[in-house]
Amino acid sequence: MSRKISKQGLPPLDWLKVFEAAGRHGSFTAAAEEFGATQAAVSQRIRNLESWLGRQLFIRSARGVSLTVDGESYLPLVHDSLRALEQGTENLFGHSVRELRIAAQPSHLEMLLLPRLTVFSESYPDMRIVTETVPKRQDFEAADRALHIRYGRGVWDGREGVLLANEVLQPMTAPEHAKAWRSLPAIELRGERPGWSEWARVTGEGEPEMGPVSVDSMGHALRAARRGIGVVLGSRALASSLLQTGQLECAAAPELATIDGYWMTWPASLGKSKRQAEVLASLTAALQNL
Amino acid sequence: MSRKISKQGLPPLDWLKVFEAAGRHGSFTAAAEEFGATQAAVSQRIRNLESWLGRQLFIRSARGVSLTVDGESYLPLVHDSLRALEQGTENLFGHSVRELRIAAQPSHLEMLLLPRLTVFSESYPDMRIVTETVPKRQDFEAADRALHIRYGRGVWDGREGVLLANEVLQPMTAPEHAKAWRSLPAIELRGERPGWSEWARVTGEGEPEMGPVSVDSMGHALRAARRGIGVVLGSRALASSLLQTGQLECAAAPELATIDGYWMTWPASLGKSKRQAEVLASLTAALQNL
DNA sequence: TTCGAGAGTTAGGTTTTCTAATGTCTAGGA
DNA sequence: TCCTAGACATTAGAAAACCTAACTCTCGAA
Repeated sequence: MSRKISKQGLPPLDWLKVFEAAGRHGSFTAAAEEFGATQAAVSQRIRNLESWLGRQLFIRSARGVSLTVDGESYLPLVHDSLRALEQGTENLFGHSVRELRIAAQPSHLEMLLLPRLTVFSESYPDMRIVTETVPKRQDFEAADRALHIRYGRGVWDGREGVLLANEVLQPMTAPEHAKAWRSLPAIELRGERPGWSEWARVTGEGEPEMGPVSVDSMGHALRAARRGIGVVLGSRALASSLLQTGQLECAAAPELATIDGYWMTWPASLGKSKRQAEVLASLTAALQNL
Repeated sequence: MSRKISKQGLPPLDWLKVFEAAGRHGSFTAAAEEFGATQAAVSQRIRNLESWLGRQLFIRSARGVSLTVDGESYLPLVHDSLRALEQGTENLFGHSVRELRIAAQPSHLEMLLLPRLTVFSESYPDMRIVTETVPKRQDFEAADRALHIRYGRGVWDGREGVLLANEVLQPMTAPEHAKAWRSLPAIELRGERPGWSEWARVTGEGEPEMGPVSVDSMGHALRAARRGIGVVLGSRALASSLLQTGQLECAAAPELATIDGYWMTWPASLGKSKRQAEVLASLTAALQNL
């Protein structure tokens, strides 16, 4: 039985895409490359189309293919129609199609997302990334159509998501102080993460002496440590680019693993189409590469 | 992974067909009917499209659907593009697509094909049937792109085909003479079919007395018998419509089955697409209904 | 309150499509 | 002439996409 949905008087339209590309290139192989598929796939679809139309569209030779008279007549029509559709679709929906809105706390955007975005952008060069900073937790709800990157223990409400990395805390300092980190004052970090006393309790280490600095954001804490202000119980995930570039260094001290982590979530409606699923997968891969 | 062949910037075009129909009807159910598919299929394809575009195209309510602003904007573009493609395709290839050329001997066309064509035409109302009479055997070769209906023992050269009916011969007369057929003169039929003597030999019956009439075509022979000129060793297949309408009647006499038969054949290139395969199947079904 | 029409959802079977491997053909060079 | 490289065809089998059947949900009318 044939594919069920096929308008009377029109061949399956996806065959026409292949015809258009093959006609344009004068080569099945080149058309296949344009689609990232094999030459066999193109060959079969062209054959299907010719068979449906009842006419040859290409003349095959050992050196390549050329259009028959019928093919020559058909190509402009197909080309123009597809281009009109493409243009119109782009005008109406281009933004939604090629734009990815990402909401996160400013420091997460800066320390998790931005350093790894180039990897993603290489795969999807014409995809715009639009960030939306989320000062407070509850502001995530207002951005419910965007991707979220946030710290926590699991997936939220009606959204799907993946764990990018678990939170692992370890004392970190500027490189020049890494050896003698015990002599540095500890920087206090207020918030939902375990602090120095929890670290000391779990690892059995002695609690370092607290310094005068207390911040409420891991981003600030890490930057403070980089300047030599003290030792911070830093997040491996958030610090990873600072660590990789040598601006920060882990002290030779035990780490504290937590059950919390950094999650990327999206509305369940996203990711239903394969294209979006691929985009999400690519972004996930980039971000998990800590 | 998504379907491999999908032009950048364009969703799978077959989704657009469904969108166009659903938008035109304002109803998924109606669109489904137009395609001969289920409402679920339409629903899923629309959802895919919306997901690909990243926008809602329809507003769903319990009573039906209506287009969103985005949908309203998109519909004319899609409608016009598809229509242009449809029109252009029809202009260029309409004949090949909706025309079936059938070559056969005149009497086969008349007695096998025409009586059963209505059955086929009901399924494919806008398909033109173009017959080509073939006076001599070798003329089939000239019509090698057409369907052939011919008498013989199997499939020919590079063609595919099906057996429509085996040849079965039986004495036939006009209805008023059926009882007393032995008293009628036999009509001689020259050609490749077994004759009266073969019939007598195989069935063990006595050979009827030969009359003065000798013809070289089963069509002529049957018509002669219908006029009461004599008894003919008639082909069940070719006579079937005459028998059904009571213009001819089988005598109460044994039949002679042969290994020959009526075949429909087509170039192997036909029937490769599902559409053509369906057309062929439908025609075969009509013609086998003897 | 019940009913019916229309749409959503899901699981699972079918059909279509794609790929990998292999075959065929031709042109051009050794 | 023989060989090779490049382009397309063909095939079976795997993978993806698709469709249907069966069910649910919701709304508005009787």
